[in-house]
Amino acid sequence: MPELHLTNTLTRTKERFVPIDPANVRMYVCGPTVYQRIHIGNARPIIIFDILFRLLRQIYGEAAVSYVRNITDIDDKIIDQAKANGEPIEALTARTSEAFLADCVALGCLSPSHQPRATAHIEGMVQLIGLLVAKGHAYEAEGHVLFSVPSMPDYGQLSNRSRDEMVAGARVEVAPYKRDPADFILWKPSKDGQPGWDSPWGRGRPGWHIECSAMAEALLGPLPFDIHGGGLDLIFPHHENEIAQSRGAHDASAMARYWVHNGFVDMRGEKMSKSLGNVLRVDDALAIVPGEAIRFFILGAHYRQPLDCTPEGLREAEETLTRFYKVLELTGLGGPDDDEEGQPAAEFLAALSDDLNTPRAIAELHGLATRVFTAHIQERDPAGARGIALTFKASAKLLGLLNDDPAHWLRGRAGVDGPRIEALIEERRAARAGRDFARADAIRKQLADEGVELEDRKDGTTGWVQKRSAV
RNA sequence: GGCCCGGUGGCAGAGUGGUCAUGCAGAGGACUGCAAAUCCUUGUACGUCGGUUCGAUUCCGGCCCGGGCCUCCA
Repeated sequence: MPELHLTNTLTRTKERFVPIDPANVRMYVCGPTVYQRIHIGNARPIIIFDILFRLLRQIYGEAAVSYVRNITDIDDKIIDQAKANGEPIEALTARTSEAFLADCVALGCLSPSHQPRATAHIEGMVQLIGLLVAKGHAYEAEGHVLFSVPSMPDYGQLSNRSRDEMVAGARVEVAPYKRDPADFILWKPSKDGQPGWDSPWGRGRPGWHIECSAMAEALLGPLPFDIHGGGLDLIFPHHENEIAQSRGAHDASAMARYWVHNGFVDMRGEKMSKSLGNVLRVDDALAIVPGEAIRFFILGAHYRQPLDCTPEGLREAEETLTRFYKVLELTGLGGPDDDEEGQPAAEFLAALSDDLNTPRAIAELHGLATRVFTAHIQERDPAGARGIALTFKASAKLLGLLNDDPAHWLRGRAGVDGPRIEALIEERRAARAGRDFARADAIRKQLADEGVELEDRKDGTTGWVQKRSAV
């Protein structure tokens, strides 16, 4: 196995990844706050860290990797959304959580080792806050408990900003109960009608950030753990504050060793975000292309780069996957009876291990696909082609791709009327037999416009393939 | 204002101090009734101005343009 390298936000450099304990590699990734369905931008870290999870399992063994991705089901946005919907909070979070998990499955993601819910970890948060108060890193004020940023002189290392810079750039009014403008809320009082839990500071609820500190240590154990991931926009304040809380409570020098952040998905050059309203929801995208195409599209750019989301891009991803499924069908792989497992190609692993360079890994996939076609069709060497295809399949699987049955992907997707296509093929066959090529070509053209490719074989039969979804 | 990214051929998108990304689209060829699929071939690409260097798209600096964080956000 090649050495894994990751870009560490903490040091702003690409570093060799060395786990604290190779027998227990630990990763925490910030999951969604469940008040709405997720969009393509939210899907990016879900997919990227699923790839990293798979790669770590490949390197260290499946049993040696713990991956925690939380669901935050208590937050003011949730309270507001439930109110706007006129439904109980529990109904909203249950429905949205379920939809989130369904989206993850549709995108081909493995289940993380643990998917904790914040509301199941309130006790841990209260304990953590208690420790922070006891150690002088937090104080109570007007029913709130706040983290004292000046109590931690080296606060701001992850986002590379000093407390003074933060305060100078602040664009929000400072709450009067804060001792320092940079202080942030750990616990806040709940009014009647708002969800709340009893605590030493009265009935209240956690502030944003503390849930991740609590869930990470509850499920991953002593600090530091190996990898903490999430979107670029979480660096500040969320991850910076998680670090402050976790380090402060445990006098630890670090919360996690490697901080990995993905770039944004853009819409016409601007960040896709709910506040801008320029979002493409995953469930809406799924109505246009299969989930695997969304996944492949996202892997088409390096995870740290911005990625512009366009319908054309999703289409191209889908058509490329069609080419890949042809490789499997040609070599008899990927079907229900296929239990042959190959090993990922060395070059492919090298690309993936180099800071998850998925575009380079995909380029390797294209190279392997071409070699399969050449061996099978040009060189008439099915056995050789199959051998390469096994490597191809194993490589693609590491990216979480090609999970469908080729026959289903190529001819069984929604919106395709197989019998009608077969009938048109038969009509075309008859036309060709009668040398009515104009009619034969018209049929081919018509189907091509619908995204259906015809392939005339040597033996006189004609096959067909659904290149893209019929929408 | 502070901090941080990025500007690569028609498009998408890697990468590198001096021979190759890759894909889509385009052109030519093999194959074909013609095609399609598949394969082969093909394109004076690296924002701009300087500097370092034998040599820079790649390193350094200025500038222009775009984006992000500093407030909820993946």
